[in-house]
Amino acid sequence: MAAPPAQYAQWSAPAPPADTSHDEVRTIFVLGFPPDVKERELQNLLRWWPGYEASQMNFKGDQPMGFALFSTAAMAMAARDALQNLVFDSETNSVLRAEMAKKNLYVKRGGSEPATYDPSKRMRTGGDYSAPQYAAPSAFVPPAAPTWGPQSYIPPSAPYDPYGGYSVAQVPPVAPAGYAPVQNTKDNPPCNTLFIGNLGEATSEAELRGLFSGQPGFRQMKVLRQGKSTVCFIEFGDVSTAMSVHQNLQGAVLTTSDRGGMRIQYSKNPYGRKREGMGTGAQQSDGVVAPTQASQVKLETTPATAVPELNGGPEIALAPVLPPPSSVKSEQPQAV
DNA sequence: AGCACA
Repeated sequence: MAAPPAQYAQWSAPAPPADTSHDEVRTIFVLGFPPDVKERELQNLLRWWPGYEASQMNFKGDQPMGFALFSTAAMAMAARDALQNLVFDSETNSVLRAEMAKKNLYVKRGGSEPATYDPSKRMRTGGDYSAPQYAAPSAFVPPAAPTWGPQSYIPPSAPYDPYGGYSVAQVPPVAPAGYAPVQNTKDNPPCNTLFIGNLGEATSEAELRGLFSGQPGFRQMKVLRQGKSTVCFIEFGDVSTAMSVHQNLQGAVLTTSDRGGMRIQYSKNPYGRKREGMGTGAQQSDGVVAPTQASQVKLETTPATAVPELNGGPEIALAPVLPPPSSVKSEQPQAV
């Protein structure tokens, strides 16, 4: 009766393999926040990132300065690059600048939590997302933080590697550096496959995969180089998840984007539309397609079904990180 | 603007 389950000991005392022994700087320094930024906003922005250990806002200077500690220098650098040029608040025109810090963030026992927070509780580490505190994990899908978290994440039992425990087939998560208005809104009828255009010449498959593969409903993607322009096809499990991403990542800017935001359109030739031996093939017109898709097509008339879930509850603090696209891109006329 | 693969 007194035997404590061994696996619990692992959870309560993660004892990260080789973190504090390094002298190397594994802290990032972030500027560009609006003056009214909250400590919690920084934490919520970063806590999903692999290797995140703690963060702190410093308000003593002219402008708020953010510091965030990661498990390794490589993880810190990955986070730094992902935060670079992130549009933190498009209303105040806040664009983040991130660098490696001069020295590591000093974390006292209570971590970055305010004094009012239960001091006996461990500082939030990368392992805490297994116990969501606000809402179901699936409700947390801010555009700035694609869903690399809950469903695909590997708990801290994994030995650390440069990618923070991601399996080899996967790729480090990528957050948009920001959003830019899309030029041409001509599009095809909604389907389960997205066509991504207006990508930079240097955009890599890994970068695209890092952005899209964590999105809800993601199935597969294919990158195509066409001389100067790179395009990409992404299949989703159904039309509504494709619609969510079409909406949420429209105009997303990657670090390699050199011509504005990506253009997301529905594919002219979606995955799974053509099957061998479908006989008559009397469907390609425009209205109805295959019987299996007919029910999904209904969803197109009520796109609202896809959006509210992503907006989460009113008390979710992640919303301000990047305003919901519905209020920024769709409803807003082209303000430059 | 550029729509492949099954």
